[in-house]
Amino acid sequence: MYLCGIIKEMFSQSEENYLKAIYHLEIVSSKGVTTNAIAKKLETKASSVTDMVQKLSEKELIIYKKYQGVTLTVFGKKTAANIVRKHRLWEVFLVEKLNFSWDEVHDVAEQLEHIKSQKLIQELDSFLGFPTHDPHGDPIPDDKGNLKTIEKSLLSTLAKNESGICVGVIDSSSEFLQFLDKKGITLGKQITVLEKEDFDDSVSILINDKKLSISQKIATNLFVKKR
Amino acid sequence: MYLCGIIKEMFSQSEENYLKAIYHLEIVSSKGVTTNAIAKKLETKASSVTDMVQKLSEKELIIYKKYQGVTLTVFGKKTAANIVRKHRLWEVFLVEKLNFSWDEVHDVAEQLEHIKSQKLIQELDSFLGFPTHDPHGDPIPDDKGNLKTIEKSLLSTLAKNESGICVGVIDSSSEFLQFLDKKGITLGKQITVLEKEDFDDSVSILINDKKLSISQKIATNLFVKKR
DNA sequence: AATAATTTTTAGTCTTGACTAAATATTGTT
DNA sequence: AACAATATTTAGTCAAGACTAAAAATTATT
Ligand SMILES: [Mn+2]
Ligand SMILES: [Mn+2]
Ligand SMILES: [Mn+2]
Ligand SMILES: [Mn+2]
Repeated sequence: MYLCGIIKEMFSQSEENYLKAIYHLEIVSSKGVTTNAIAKKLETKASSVTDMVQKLSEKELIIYKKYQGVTLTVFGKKTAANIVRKHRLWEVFLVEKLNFSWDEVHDVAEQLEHIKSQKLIQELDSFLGFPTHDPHGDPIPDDKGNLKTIEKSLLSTLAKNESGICVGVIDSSSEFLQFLDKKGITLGKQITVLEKEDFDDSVSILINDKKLSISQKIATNLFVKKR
Repeated sequence: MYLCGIIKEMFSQSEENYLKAIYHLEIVSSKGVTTNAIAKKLETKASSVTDMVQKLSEKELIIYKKYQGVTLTVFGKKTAANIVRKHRLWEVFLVEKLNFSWDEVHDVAEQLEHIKSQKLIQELDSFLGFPTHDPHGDPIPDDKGNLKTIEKSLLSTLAKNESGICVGVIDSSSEFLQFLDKKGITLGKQITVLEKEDFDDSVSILINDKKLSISQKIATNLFVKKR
């Protein structure tokens, strides 16, 4: 009894989750992505990763040599980017059309990203007005898998009296996002650095015409676009 | 009092597909649903059905006694209705918002119906304006699992000179639906029976101000609301 | 360079959900 | 009632994808 015998290349939900994890890890690591890194990201065991990595390698989605970590092939990268594309488009849908807040979308998008339908994703993109970024400020890959990366800087890198527009987050856990909401920090807001404290790396900022003290942890998880 | 009503139980995609199949079969059969009937509907083997049916019985979703067929429990029926609800709401979404035609929605809805999120389905319902029927004229269960069934009759049961509004189909395969499209037969259209042929049970109808000859097969797969 | 610590892989097991083939129960027909 | 046909269940396999424990390779430390 097989479901989904329709589309050309079909990967399981599990395979897709691995691909996506490797894709994200590759962006930051720039070297081969290690077994342990994948295991940590997916909250699974290293031995399970080894199994899956061998399978993905068979399918020519990744390059894998024992003990050497993995790299996405062009095909694998394109496939992964498409999953990320779907994830982020669905996040936009949930926020823009279904009144979800930015801290509620992740788990649902994690499921929706695996729906197989070329037409669905094309039409969704069009329905949403071809958005370029998701609710967390992350760029949405185009239908060829290309990412248009904008220059953005961590808030912690701004100097005193510099200012920028809030354009993204690193940590998109609902705890962090709700914390930002509570502080009135949302995408699009202007932030000006009033003071930088050396002893704890906290930052004093101006936002919403109010002065706010921001811990180092927050400042290193918030992206701004300098101006 | 235990947590039964409180904890949201989660079922696998496969379990949900079985539940839905049994739900649909129960509507027409009114007796216990047989192993073979389920196997046929899901295009699987009877032995696989027996396995799953034993599991669903363990979970108190169905009543099962060996060789006796199965019946949904109240809990099982509610669960199944909720899956049907999601399926049909997604079908409406695809047609109303994403330019799908009624013959293209089924496979995608088959996947979307398994997405787990209470909020998602509530918001979707509201976003769609609380639709009562899906694109094939099938009623959408409410959030308690209740079906509001309207009276409708097969086109084949209309007498000469009777007329009705086209409100649904039995067969919703894309072949049949595309055939209806080609003939200009869509939901909401008025149909008047001009002539009934005894020798082949075909029907001559008036639709879109044009006379059309309809085979018996079509006439027994089209629902109309008499007027 | 040798040893210790860490990472990664292998071997073996488990669960889910499918399958085939064989056994058993039910139903239909003479 | 006996037998044949059909339906259903059981027993035994298999693949995917997880796990644990143990082995092997790599990396770090003395
Ligand atoms: Mn996912
Ligand atoms: Mn996001
Ligand atoms: Mn389904
Ligand atoms: Mn439908």
